[in-house]
Amino acid sequence: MPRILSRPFYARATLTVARELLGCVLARRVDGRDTLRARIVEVEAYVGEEDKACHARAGRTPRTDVMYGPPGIAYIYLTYGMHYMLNAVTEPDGCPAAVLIRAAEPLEGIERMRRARGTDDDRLLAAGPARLTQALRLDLRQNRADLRGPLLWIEEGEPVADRDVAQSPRVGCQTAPPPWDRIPWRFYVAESRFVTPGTRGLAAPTTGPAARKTRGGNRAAHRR
DNA sequence: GGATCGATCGGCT
DNA sequence: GCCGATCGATCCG
Repeated sequence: MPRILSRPFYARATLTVARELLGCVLARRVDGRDTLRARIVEVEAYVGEEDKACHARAGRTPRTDVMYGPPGIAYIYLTYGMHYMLNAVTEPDGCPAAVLIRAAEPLEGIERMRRARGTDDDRLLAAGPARLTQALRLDLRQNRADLRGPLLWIEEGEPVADRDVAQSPRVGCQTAPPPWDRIPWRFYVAESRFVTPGTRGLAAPTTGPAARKTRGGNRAAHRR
């Protein structure tokens, strides 16, 4: 039996939780019988009111209230009037922070995910935060759900080695004031083909002439 | 492969 | 009123 991540796992520093969530298995029970499972390959950390890209920058409001509560709870919100995003609340009770689950590799219940997404391209079933919630049939009704089940949970997985993890600035945060627009708090499995398409070029924020070559090289280097 | 654009609405200024 | 922690279609090269 796979072990379900416990509350203390989420109660730690958000960057640590984000990094360690890579390789873990996101699971979802639908229609009271079917189980959907997918391996997490891309996440982002959002940490506190100081983090000007984090929703908690506006303080405690009806929407962000859940981030101020106990860890190990789902924070799901609607964005662009049509897309849902899944986060795992982190840090001890009272600290507003969360990890956005951005992409995953489908493992089980793939046929149901195809139906939910309306596509047969398995690579795109959960490659992006909104695609992921659509594949797993998540919406506002699962906001504040306990991540230890029974509707939604995350299992321990095969750990991802440091050499296989890449970092980059967070996607879609370009309008946040510095340094929050560039801080490399996105973590992903470098060689996975299930990360959000078109976000690989964002690679580590190294600067200078040498970094330029690396950037183009990263894309061709990892293929599968 | 890359750039641009419209969809669509709750939450916050 | 404004604007997103986005996606997919479409156009171009």
